Amino acid sequence: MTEGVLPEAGGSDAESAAGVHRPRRSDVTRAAILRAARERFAADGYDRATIRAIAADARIDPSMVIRYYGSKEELFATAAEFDLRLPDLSDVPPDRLGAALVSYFFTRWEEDSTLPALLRTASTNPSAAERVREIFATQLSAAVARMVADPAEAPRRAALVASQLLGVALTRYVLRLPPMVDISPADLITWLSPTIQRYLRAAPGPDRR
Amino acid sequence: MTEGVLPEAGGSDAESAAGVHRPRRSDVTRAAILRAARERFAADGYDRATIRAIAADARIDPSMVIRYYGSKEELFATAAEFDLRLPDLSDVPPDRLGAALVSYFFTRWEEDSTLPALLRTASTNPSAAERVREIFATQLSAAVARMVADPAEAPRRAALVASQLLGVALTRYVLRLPPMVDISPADLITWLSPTIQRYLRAAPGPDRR
DNA sequence: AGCAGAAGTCAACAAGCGTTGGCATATCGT
DNA sequence: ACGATATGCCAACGCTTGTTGACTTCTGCT
Repeated sequence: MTEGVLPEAGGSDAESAAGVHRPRRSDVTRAAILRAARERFAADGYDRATIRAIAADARIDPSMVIRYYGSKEELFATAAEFDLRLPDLSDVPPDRLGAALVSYFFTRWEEDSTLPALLRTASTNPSAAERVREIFATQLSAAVARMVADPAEAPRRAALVASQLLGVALTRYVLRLPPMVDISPADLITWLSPTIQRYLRAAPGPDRR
Repeated sequence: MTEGVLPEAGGSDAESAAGVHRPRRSDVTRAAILRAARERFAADGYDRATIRAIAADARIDPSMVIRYYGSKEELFATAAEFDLRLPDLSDVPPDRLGAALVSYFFTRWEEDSTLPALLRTASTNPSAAERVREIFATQLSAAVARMVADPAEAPRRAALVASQLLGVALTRYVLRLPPMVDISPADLITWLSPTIQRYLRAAPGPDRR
């Protein structure tokens, strides 16, 4: 790589770094690039989000992007770092897990559009899709494993949960289907919670009532 | 546009045309282009699917693609034409609508990958997203309106149905989350049917059992 | 047979892309 | 104050893209 040119290319997190090392003067630029990159990748996807456009948003030269992040692919990898930050739900009574999970995801999405962005990009970019699979496997699947009765069922139940939650993210934030956009978060939570609850806890098969 | 160059640019459907006009000698080529385009758009999305690659698949010159379809955008518009072909479900008893709809969608997806393709592309291409919204509004929403009790609730219920069904298509065919890929269609139908059934018919709010 | 037009090939274009290296400027330790 | 080095801009590269126009080959009609 071109690692040798950079003073410390493998450096840690940039934004508001609690300085393990002394903060560099260029940190604000790095952060500006990353912020612009996140926005562009979110709005346009990997291919249409050009380095030149990202640089223009950050008001610096395109070459700086490469110098600080090595390549477009590496920039994307950094921009697409994403932690679901799933809270500890071990105190939640089992019959409220669905509602807790759904409402958590909503508050998360409304404040941080990285996941919809990742979703948008993952549809066409293989490494972004791989990233989503990673997040699913290491974060969601692990959390779900702590919620279900039979651990062997965890991956399948996690996948079902993901299908509904990502489906909402897709139709609401990416495709923007009008009725899905218009529905209030509260109503949506009311509708979705029983679904997630069933995927997490119910015995397989159609539920009778 | 360049319409004047073409003998009959605004022509009708190409593949196995039940000749309203006399079939042209080039119809097989047109069909080959369209088939290759569908595959490429499906596999790579709009941006990465290049005209050159499509032409190579169809074993013709890239310029032919333009001559027959005008531009990449128009080619995509033609390739992304998609009819859900929702069957008449008026004979299905109301408490089986969910199961009927879910299993229909599965058989549809397994035989024709156009919808996952459209989904992949819609994430980054605005006109593809618009196409999905159209399909939703004119086809799914209309069908759902015939299934629900209160017509005023139809768009909202249709959106919920779409969120779950498209979520499955996304996780299974586009993102390819391993547990979602591995699950058998029969099991998946068993899990999803109650969800769709509830979105179609149930009173809002958490279901008690 | 000869011709009109359709079908297809070829080479090139302008534009945009990611990326690179060279050069100017600013900052900081000494 | 000075040199080292980090930071930034500029111009250019090699490449790929969609698209175009001129040219050749094939086909079917009279």
